[in-house]
Amino acid sequence: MNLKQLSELLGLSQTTVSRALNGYPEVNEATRERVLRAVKETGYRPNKAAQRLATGKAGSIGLVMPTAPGHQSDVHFGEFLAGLGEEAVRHDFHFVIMPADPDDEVAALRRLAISGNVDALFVAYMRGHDPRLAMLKSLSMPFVVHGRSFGSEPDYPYLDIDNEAAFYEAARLLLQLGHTRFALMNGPAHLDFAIRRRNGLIAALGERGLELADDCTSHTVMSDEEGLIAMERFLQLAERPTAILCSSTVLALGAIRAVNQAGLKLGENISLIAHDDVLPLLKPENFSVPLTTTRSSLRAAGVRIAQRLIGTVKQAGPFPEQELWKTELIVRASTGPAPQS
Amino acid sequence: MNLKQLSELLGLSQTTVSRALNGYPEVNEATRERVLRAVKETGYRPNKAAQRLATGKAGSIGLVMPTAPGHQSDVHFGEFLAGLGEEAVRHDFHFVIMPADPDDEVAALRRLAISGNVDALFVAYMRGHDPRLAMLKSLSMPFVVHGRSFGSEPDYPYLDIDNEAAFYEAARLLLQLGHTRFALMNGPAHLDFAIRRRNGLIAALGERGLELADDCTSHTVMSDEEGLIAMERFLQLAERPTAILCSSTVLALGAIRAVNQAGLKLGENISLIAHDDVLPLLKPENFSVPLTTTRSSLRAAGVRIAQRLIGTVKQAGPFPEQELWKTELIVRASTGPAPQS
DNA sequence: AGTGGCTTCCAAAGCGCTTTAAAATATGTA
DNA sequence: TACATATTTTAAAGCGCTTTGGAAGCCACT
Repeated sequence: MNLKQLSELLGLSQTTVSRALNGYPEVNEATRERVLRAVKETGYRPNKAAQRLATGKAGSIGLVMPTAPGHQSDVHFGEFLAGLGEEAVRHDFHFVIMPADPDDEVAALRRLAISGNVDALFVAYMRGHDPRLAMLKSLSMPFVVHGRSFGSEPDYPYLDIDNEAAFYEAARLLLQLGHTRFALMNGPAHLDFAIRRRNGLIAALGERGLELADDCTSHTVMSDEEGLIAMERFLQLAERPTAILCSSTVLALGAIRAVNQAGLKLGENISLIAHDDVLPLLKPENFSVPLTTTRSSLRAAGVRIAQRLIGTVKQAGPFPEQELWKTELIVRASTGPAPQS
Repeated sequence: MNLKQLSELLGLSQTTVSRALNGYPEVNEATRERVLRAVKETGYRPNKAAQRLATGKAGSIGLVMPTAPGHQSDVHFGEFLAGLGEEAVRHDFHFVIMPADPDDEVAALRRLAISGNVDALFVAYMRGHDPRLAMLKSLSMPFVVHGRSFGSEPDYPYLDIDNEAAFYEAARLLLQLGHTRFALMNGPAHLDFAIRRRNGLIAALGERGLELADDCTSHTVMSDEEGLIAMERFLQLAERPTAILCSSTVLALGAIRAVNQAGLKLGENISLIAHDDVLPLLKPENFSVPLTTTRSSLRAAGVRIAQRLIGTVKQAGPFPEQELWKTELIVRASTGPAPQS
């Protein structure tokens, strides 16, 4: 059943039927009712491909999912997607997910954009000086970035959390507790959030005349294994750090294993603050020693970004172009006064 | 740049250019080269919507993502998706993800199918007597089910692991170790895998004249909280179970917290075997007491299902309709002889 | 020269929808 | 009643691609 058949059945033109369905005003209310009833009876559904071809709109937002045989899947990604989905389902939008090699994200994004399959783009895993920004701007397709790109003019639509402030505040707390030897377990060095969190920590240390040593910094994929390895390395240093800032509760998971294996007590011998993306699987309050965290819900960010994206496509009022969310610093048991040594 | 412009530029007809691009034989090799070169230079990309309208093929596979404001995102889903993606990227396929309320999956699936946005469907979270099967069969669109539907004729294409055998074998091991009081921490009772795993356990117990008590069975969402709660309940029973079968390492995470809090030792006072979906985040060997598990990679299943789905769409040879993977029983430290009481 | 068979190319007809421009009909006003 | 103005409907032109059904050109063979 297509539009032509339906209109013949009704003795109307395709135009009128199409208009009746799409809520145009220039159609008699009685006719509209008649059309709607016929649609119900026949189970007619407009062909999306044709609709898309005619309008250029697809009712979908596109995103690139980094993946590769060796590439370990990222809980953060899933959680964020859940947020996007929660909002999308309210507006009958869907996603087009383009899987792509992590080294090929620019090209994948371009392919996705020109595929004509999506109305808007969502972009994550931002890097410093991210090359995708220039491409996105040249595209004339709405997009929202999750995060920012350090070193680029912040003139693009984004939603980010204040990573610098988060780790600055976290470091301040630890400084107040008397800690002087800090370590940082961070995400991959090229990623924007990693750069900013590091800067936040360095700024706080700088105010006290302290520095962040290179051998007290690790930049890795945020898996628990890497957390374990990094922490083991820190613990073997002559001047062992007593205060750890950690970019994810996933990293913290491994880090804490290392702490336990070394026979140390979290919150006593060693203090740790992790950033908490509010992953359902990894609640900081459920750790054997509940974790002090900087918190911001990844899922909430997903919801908000979907709102902005869909709103823009539907031209539903203006949205703020740039949003910077504050994180919350939540003190639990993994932080304590610096040990006397 | 569209086909018309490109063909004018080349002084060829649209037909010839289209054929040159799609590898049809009736075009001179020299002309084809010329076309290909022009494509490179101009950066021409065929409009997908038009292609789809003309061919009816979309180059994408559809799936429903259960989501709702309260609905906690599922690590298993993300991991599986990564597997699908890994394969899809090899064939330039993408996904169309339709977010849907978990109670609305049938309707969502139908919407997705008739949307014309997808060539094939992937279906998961199978239930006993799943109503989606009948709908899928009536659809004349290729699909593959992950899991099976207990109580339905197994005449649909699926990939499943042998859940019954997995828990049967796991229970046998614990029986051999002398355990007699068993408990089961399972997924939601209506889901197929939960039904089968329970059956596997009951079968093994039955052979020894044992039964699975109702108060030693929990069916919950597979979160660590629920694991904690269930285990706490088990531990308060007068006849405390000493052998636990657990449907996910996520549940085990919470369960083990309860065990620790009760001052019990895993592998001594209480033995536990969990099913391991090989989540990167939750490696059983990294638990403080490494976990004995039944193992089967969710991600590998994703890859395989994508293969079958894409292969079918591309008509690339026949695939087995039904596949049942064996799980591996891997013994680590969380299982030990039944305590003498 | 005429015929048949290849190879290579093309014009044009869709695919199913939206939308423009115009026609038909209804309504209001002098 | 006649005319201008609203309201409602329509025919037809796309959107950008694939594919059908020829046609043109070329060759070899009678």
